Amino acid sequence: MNLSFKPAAAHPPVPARAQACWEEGTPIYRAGEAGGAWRVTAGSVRLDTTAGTGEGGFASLAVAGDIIGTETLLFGAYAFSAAALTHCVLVPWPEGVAAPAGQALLESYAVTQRRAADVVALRGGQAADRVLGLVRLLARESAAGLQLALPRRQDIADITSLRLETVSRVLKSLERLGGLRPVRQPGVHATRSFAVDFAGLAGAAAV
Amino acid sequence: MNLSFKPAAAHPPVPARAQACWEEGTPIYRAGEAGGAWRVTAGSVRLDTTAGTGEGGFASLAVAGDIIGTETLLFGAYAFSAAALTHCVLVPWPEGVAAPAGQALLESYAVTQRRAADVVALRGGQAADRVLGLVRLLARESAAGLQLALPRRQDIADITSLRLETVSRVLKSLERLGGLRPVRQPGVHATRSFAVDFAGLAGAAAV
DNA sequence: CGGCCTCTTGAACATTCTCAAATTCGGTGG
DNA sequence: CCACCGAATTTGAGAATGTTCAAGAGGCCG
Repeated sequence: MNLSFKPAAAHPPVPARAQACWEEGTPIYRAGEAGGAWRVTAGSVRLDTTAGTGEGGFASLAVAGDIIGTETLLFGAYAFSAAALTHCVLVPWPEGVAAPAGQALLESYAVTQRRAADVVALRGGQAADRVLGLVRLLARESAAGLQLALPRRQDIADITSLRLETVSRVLKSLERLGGLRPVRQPGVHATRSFAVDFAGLAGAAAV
Repeated sequence: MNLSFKPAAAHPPVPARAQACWEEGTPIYRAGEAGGAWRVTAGSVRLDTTAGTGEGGFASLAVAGDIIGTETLLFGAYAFSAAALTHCVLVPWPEGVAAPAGQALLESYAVTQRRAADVVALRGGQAADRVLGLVRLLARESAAGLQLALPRRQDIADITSLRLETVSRVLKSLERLGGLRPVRQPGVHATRSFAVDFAGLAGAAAV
């Protein structure tokens, strides 16, 4: 396992805790393993029904703020496998001692259901709309406007139930239409970091 | 609203309670309304993000045993709309007084996540496999073997992200290959009640 | 520089969609 | 019981979208 512990993250002032980072594409945990729940602080995570990292078992998606692995509170083991879609940071959950267990659990439950509905929506309609939907889910505000860290093409394909080639065509087309602009980020593959122009995206969606 | 109250159900000996039945196709509740959670005792329910009954907003599916509307425990109002896919029976949840709230909630959470993964799987792959997947989810044991109460073709189409015509073709093909045999049920449309032959279905899947 | 992985692109092909029409089912009224 | 109506389903043929297979280009890291 290549998880690296850091006392504190770069941008958000997170208190020093048992926080862990994963590089893009690496497994976080596997179905059946013992472990606890996590909150995704940054990045995005895919959940799979099968033990393996990829293939046909895509089940759900978690983005910054989402909580994963709550089934361990019931079973003591993970029901799904998790893998990093992008560089991501996780902290154990529940955090601290303050949160009333029931309330926090209900909140997580509600977010999970909403996210599941998002994922379902990502798998219907035209190819361009699906990819665009994922872009909207993953785009995040920053000082320099909307930043986007995309997963690999194959992961996008698994999420949207498209083929990697189709995803590539759609993204390249969005880029040509001006909705996405490649941005170089140290340590991130050149094809996965973009600045998002929502006006451009809307135009692209209309086409 | 055409909900009819019954003191007790036919087959399962459910204790007399505020149990309610809905006919196929009727709305159960709408997003934004106040209300409580329910356990689906029999039949199947669709959840939609949009307020309306149908169209593009399909979000999730609930079958017998599943719990819906838990978000009301947090928000006091429904986050999704629910409609009956088949004739269905619901009882308020949590039931009784015995169940430890936290534990019961965790169980519902786990089931919901699993079901969401099922739904995601229903929206990927070939048309025949998607419909077959839904058939497997909805088929239920009975004295006379596996019985199946299907939703309307349009609902199946919404769930699987196919078109109603495609669903019709797949089901007719399964029927011709012997995987499904129409069974007349009083009060159920002739095209929606089947006996399932899993061997036949497996054969059909292979074709 | 070279190897490896990921992404892009092209062209033929398959599946599914679309549109349109017939058919069946369930219920109603004569 | 039969004719009729509206809703749901079935079926057909052509068009569109996405897939498949194959090659090549680009990026990352030693």
